[in-house]
Amino acid sequence: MDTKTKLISAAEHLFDRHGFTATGMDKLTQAAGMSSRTLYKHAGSKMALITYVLAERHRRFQQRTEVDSVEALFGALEEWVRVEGCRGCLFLRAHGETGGDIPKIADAVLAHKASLYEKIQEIVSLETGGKHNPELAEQILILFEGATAAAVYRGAESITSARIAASVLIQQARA
Amino acid sequence: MDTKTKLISAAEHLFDRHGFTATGMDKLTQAAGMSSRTLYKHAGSKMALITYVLAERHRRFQQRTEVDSVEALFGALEEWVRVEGCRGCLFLRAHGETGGDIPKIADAVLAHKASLYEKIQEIVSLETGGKHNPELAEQILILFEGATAAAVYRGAESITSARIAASVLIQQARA
DNA sequence: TACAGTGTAAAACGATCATTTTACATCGTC
DNA sequence: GACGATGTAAAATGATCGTTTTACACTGTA
Repeated sequence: MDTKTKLISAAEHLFDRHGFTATGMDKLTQAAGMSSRTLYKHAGSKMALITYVLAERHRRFQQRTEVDSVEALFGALEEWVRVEGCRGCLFLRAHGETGGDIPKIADAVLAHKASLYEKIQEIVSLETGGKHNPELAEQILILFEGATAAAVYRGAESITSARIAASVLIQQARA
Repeated sequence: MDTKTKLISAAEHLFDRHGFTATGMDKLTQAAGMSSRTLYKHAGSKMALITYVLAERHRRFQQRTEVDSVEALFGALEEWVRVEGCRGCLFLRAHGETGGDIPKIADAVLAHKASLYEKIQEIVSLETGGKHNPELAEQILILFEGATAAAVYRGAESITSARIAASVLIQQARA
């Protein structure tokens, strides 16, 4: 694995488990198995490293949510949690830690969430026979967001609950 | 207002707007209008101050959610966001910043969420004619959690969406 | 009037932080 | 075989962190 990839991967892991600010550069260099000089050559700064991590996270998230049904969307979330654990949305956590005060991070969060909402609108449209239904899409988005948050303290079963609720709402909209 | 109350109130405001770690003791003393010596006499430490803030937050949250219908529950959330803004659940944010590594904080989060879930179970039971329905309660919890999270980037309207979705689920369960 | 309680202002503490620097090793390539 | 790129190890930098300390002022009460 190439150096920068290894760095971003180690950083994502530590940021996710212990938080962004709580993770110092010494922990990062140690986990990535490289000197701080190499780390700074590749990342530039801690803030830049955070944005790299978020970009990588977004890429992987989009890849995993290439689905065309609400069932599959929540299935993808279940799979995500099974593989990566449930510590809440890393984008919202980054936003929360910085109070939305760092533009680079705030932008990354908004872009990620906008793309999620668009994806859900796409799926909802497919499910309801091509109809444009932004309100229903927002409800599914809220279930997705809520399942991610609730899974932190209630475990992966909350995703099943959300999936069932989403199915009911879709069914209701078809009638 | 007494000194400790003023301190906790100022601390809650700063923690909520800028995050826990990002808020230094100098900002806290300045905002609370007191010397660091007085702050430490009343709070003991920053970590203790955080738990005081969470306790006060929990008290106010419970007071505001003394309701007996799902409609009123989401109405209370709308009111909360209107008055206090929408920067996400402060408990989950505290949990996220510390990675769940600090027991005092992790416990406060779990207790707060457990009490929220119990409250929702109560309301759901009232709404469905005394029936015990933990699955439905979890779905409402997820909508509540999701609305709180989504409001960070989509504004207060997401709470309306969640309220409507919750009504549909309740209606469905009554049939 | 003496005193305990509660406060301020500001310096000092040691630790930790992100970042930079110095000095040196390895390796593929022209 | 010189060289530029890429790496390590480790010390130094200056800032900032949470916390403690020193020295002093005000206030109500016995």
